[in-house]
Amino acid sequence: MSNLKNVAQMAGVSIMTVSRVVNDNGYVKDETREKVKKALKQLDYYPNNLGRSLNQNRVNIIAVMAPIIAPLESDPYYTRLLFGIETVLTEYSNDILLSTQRRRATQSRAEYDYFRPYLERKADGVILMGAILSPHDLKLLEERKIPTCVIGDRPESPFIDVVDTKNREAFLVILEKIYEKGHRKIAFGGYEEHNFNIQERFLAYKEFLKEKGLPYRANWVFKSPKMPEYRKMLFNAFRKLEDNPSVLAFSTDAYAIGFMMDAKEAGLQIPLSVSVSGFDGAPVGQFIEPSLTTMMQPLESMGQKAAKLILQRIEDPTRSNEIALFDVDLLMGNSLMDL
Amino acid sequence: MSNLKNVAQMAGVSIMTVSRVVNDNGYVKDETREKVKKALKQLDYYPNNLGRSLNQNRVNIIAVMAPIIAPLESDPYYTRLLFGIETVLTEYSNDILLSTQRRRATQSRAEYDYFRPYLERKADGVILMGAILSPHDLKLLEERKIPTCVIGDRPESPFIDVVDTKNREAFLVILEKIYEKGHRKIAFGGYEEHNFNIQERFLAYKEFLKEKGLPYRANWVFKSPKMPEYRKMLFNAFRKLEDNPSVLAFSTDAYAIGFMMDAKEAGLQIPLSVSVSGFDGAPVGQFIEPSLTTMMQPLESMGQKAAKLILQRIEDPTRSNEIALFDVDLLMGNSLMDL
DNA sequence: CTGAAAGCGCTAACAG
DNA sequence: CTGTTAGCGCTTTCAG
Repeated sequence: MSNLKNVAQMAGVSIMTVSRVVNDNGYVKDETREKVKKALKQLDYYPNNLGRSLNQNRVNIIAVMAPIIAPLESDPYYTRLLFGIETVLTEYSNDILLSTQRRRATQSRAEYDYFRPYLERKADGVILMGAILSPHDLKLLEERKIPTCVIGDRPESPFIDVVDTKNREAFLVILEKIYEKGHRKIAFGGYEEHNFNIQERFLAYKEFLKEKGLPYRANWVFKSPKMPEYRKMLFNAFRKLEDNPSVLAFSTDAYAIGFMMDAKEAGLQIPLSVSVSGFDGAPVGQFIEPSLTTMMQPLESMGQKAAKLILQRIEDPTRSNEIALFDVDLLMGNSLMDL
Repeated sequence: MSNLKNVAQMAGVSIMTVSRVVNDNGYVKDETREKVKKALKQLDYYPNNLGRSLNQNRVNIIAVMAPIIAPLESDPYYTRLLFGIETVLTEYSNDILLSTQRRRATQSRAEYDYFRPYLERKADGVILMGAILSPHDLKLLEERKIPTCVIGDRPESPFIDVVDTKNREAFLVILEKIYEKGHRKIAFGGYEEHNFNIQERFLAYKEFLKEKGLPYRANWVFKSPKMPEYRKMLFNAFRKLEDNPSVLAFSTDAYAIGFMMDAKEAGLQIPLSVSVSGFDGAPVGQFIEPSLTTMMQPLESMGQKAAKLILQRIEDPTRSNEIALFDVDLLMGNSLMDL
């Protein structure tokens, strides 16, 4: 592997001159530059990032943390975000270190895991997808001024940039559409306690019921303790009901589609027996029969925004934070019936 | 950010002693060790990989190259591989640098792009998914002994480890099933010239026809110049046929599903009008109606194997290469009809 | 316009 | 058992 020294020797100059040519800064005589360029080419020189990074304290790598990679498979939520992130980072010559929070359980310093790539200087900043930050995480992040951007949660910290969806507004939109179609017995599916997005959607649901003068019924709120392992529990709870809702408004497409598959297996017709709506805009929703009525999140744009924010924050770790909230479009499918 | 020096000062020892404690090698008196550990904790020390890497020439990062990230979305082929890769790399404390070959077009040193992360010392080795290596790439890789593992292609080099599917055997299996169902007019869909896997499947198709004494018909081989943009061309070519096949055996699920969507839009019933089979085992194939008959690739295991191979090769860049070929299972759906 | 010196954080090799 | 020295490849700073 050739380095500055080799090139410098071959060109008969000092390593500083070569460095200047490589980075195209400082003054170098044209003649010298040509000599150096020739040597660079001949030795097929590639700058070694390690040396550079060590004294610039910048590695040009951004860590992207996903809960685990498995869900990428059935639910491309993270993948689509990643695609947006990648577009922008590539443009600015940064690479992606894709990581999961899996080690958390096995390491002694449990809480630090979100930031491990940064702390080890493998990354200049962190984009967190689907993370739940503990107070301890927040403290660490603020103390060390770790450049952080969170997608899909709203941590309370003046140093964290946030990219998220206008959950409340969007969920009201789809509920309004459901109402418009004549539905009055509206259930909520896919409740989760610790997921900020789902909580917001759930609040919108309750708000909507109140606004329309519809009763809130606790047994019309369906959760599954752990997706996808216990998915069937949700369906079973639904089947046990005596007074059935006419529509299930799910918190995410993943829940909606899971329910539809269970229903199909059980011989329950959708939307004839019960209508269904989702939230996310996963492509698979348009493949299935009936196609899913859902809210389409602009995940690519959201990923792009996150990448831009993290790069800005790395430039200036103390600038005040930005909270970028995105609009969501209604995507009509056949899973929602006129009553 | 604390470093060895800080810790050493606080503990009243030399940085070497601290280094020994951190890496748990060499002899350190218990008493001293305790002192150091206390200081480490108090300063919340994290080893800086840059310093370490610079003199060990090892960064504990593996680059994973995908063609682009976009296809991850509709076709989780790469995502599932990635999941397998991640499992193993995490186990061995390596991180993933996820990259695309996109820069290739925009850089002057076009051919080097697969290896850029390695050449810049951002990674210790490279796993290539969906890559097509030019002779120039091969030369570079051999000269520089770049640890490389290729998934889904069979480059001719004694230094490259390969993970792939037994395409021929697998495609014969699905063709045999098609034959068993009574089909004799069998077409091949989703032909691509430069894709090794598809070529192998296509060869198996021709071999099968010959073996069964069925005629090969060039207009029963359908390709689409560029997926997904020109997907419709494939469907249109099919519609224009006078003598229709009874079944389309597609080279990949992506092609099969694309065709099925076009068919649905055009009001063509599947499998009534024509049966369809795929290859890959994409989850979405089981969501759609009719569900897709296909071959299930063990992508997770393949990813795991690739990760193990690359780690081994980094240990010993000159060891002879391994070609790991995986079996594929038949997955019966409703897209294939009895005749 | 070019070069010499120092140092980023760490570890290998050697000395005590 | 512990410390000193040198150096990984690069850039920043300062001197010429």
